Amino acid sequence: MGRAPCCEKEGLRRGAWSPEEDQRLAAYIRQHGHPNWRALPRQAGLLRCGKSCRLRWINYLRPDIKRGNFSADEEALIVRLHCELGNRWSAIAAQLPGRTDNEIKNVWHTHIKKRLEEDPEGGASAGGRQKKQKARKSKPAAPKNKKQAAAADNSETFMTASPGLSSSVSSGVTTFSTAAESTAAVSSGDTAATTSASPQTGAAKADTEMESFSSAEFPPIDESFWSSPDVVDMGLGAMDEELGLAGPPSAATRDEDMEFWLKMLLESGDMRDLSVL
DNA sequence: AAGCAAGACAACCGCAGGTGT
DNA sequence: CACACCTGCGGTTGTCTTGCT
Repeated sequence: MGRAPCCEKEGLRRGAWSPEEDQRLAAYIRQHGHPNWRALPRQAGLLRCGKSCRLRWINYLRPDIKRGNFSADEEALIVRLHCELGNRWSAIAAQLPGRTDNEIKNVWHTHIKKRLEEDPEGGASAGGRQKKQKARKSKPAAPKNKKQAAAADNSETFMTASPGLSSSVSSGVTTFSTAAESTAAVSSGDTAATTSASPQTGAAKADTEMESFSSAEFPPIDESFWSSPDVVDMGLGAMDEELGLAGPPSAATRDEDMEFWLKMLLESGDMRDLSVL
């Protein structure tokens, strides 16, 4: 038999996600985890294919996603890792806490690659940004379209409707070096709305908006979340029983991996070399 | 003010590898 | 061992925003 289609095309929504869909997906995963992407949309009542749901969650809704501009260090690390790993974006992303492969891929193609082509020797320097890009980044964000504006409006509702989402659903990737970064990650439960509202300048905007989120609104991520009995109680247990599957894996290993590699790079002096870029 | 070109990023598509039966 | 299914990955596209003319 041939490969099964990724999804039943008929009747499934495509394109941009609505705030309602985001909310539904996030709420479902918060409650049940994602033991089966293929079955998830049906169980969550979403007219999307599992692939789409997975992508949305991983690249957008996951609470540990770090939004905002890539720092010079991050860009340098990307350059370095790209030299070593090539276009293995997922592997590169694994070394960058809170960054997704898709995001890194986009950044590579839109920023870094061009910069390296223009200035191979000093490509990764933060000061090497193109004029136009710099100007754009400084510009206040505006919703891309009505839907995204709605997403922004809905963001509050979203978070209210999903209390504890940002603090509860965490893969545990919390290797943040600063409180601001941590806050960014914690508040990224609102990422969907924030970036939907201003995906292009979400970086700059996020920096400022993140600060406006109080820790009371978005309590810090508890890395022990996934292993806590509460998680099982809130649905994973039932799901496990039903499907015979384990809950979301702990990210501790991934976290340790990242720290390990970052440490290795730093100790090997690679990062020093990169600082020149 | 309008049109155009380029930038930016979310999302889709198809393939490959892994896993269960 | 073969098959079927699922997940993850990388490439690519679509569309909106922004800056320039």
